[in-house]
Amino acid sequence: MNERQALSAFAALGQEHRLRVVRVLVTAGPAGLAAGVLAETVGVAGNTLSFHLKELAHAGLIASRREGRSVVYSAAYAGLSDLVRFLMRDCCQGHPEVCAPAVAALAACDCATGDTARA
Amino acid sequence: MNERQALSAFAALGQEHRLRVVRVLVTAGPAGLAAGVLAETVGVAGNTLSFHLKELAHAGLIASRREGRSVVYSAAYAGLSDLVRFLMRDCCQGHPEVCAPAVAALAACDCATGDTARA
DNA sequence: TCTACATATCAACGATAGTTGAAATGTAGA
DNA sequence: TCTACATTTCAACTATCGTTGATATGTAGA
Repeated sequence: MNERQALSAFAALGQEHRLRVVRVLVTAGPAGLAAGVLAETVGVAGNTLSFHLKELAHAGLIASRREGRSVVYSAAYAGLSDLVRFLMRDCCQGHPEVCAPAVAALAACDCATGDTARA
Repeated sequence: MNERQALSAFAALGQEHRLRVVRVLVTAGPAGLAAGVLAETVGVAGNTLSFHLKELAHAGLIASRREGRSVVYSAAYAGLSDLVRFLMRDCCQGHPEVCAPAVAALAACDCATGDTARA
């Protein structure tokens, strides 16, 4: 991930409705949610949400697929992970002050106690 | 960190000059850089930079202190760390797909190989 | 105190982002 | 094919953001 991509990702997350969409989709898991359900959950008009979904997709934070007459959106876990890595990368150039607490937080979270953390 | 704080942090990072300021300050370490040096490094007019620095400080991503007649800015490592934790928190509620690569990235970075990673 | 330097504040402008309503596109079933 | 449903696209409007120039504040040295 380069600076330009990170920039669009941060800008995408720096908007109330978009941040909420991402958080809802992340917790929804790979199954995702239909655009209509998302609009109702987030509390935004369909056409407005469509605008934001397009921006999030362009930033590489969410993905979409058609299912019947619905379009189902889901979190792009790889994109989110890349963003985290980008945010952490520089700190490692001699200054572990950022990473240390983040590592501690990961150690305390469920997903870091499983096999995935040892990969 | 709540949603509102995360929102302002992401919005702050979603701007070219501000993202560059944060990256420069993070690599500069706790010593930080004077506002004038920052302006020259980032390539922004002093008054414009002042506006952005204020926004970054308000978002809790940087800190400032006066040194003589200069104002020295430095990265707020705690704030950045909180943001990373916020971004990762939800994914851990049953879906380790985001954390797994991030953990792997941390394992590969210098700061995770030291004592801090075992805390 | 006076001067020079460093930074911050303010008002005003242009550019961009977010919302809205109407219309278009695409899909499934009768 | 026709109709109903789900989503997207488009144009227009308003609000907010980022920049600029001028001015104010604060600090150090003569």
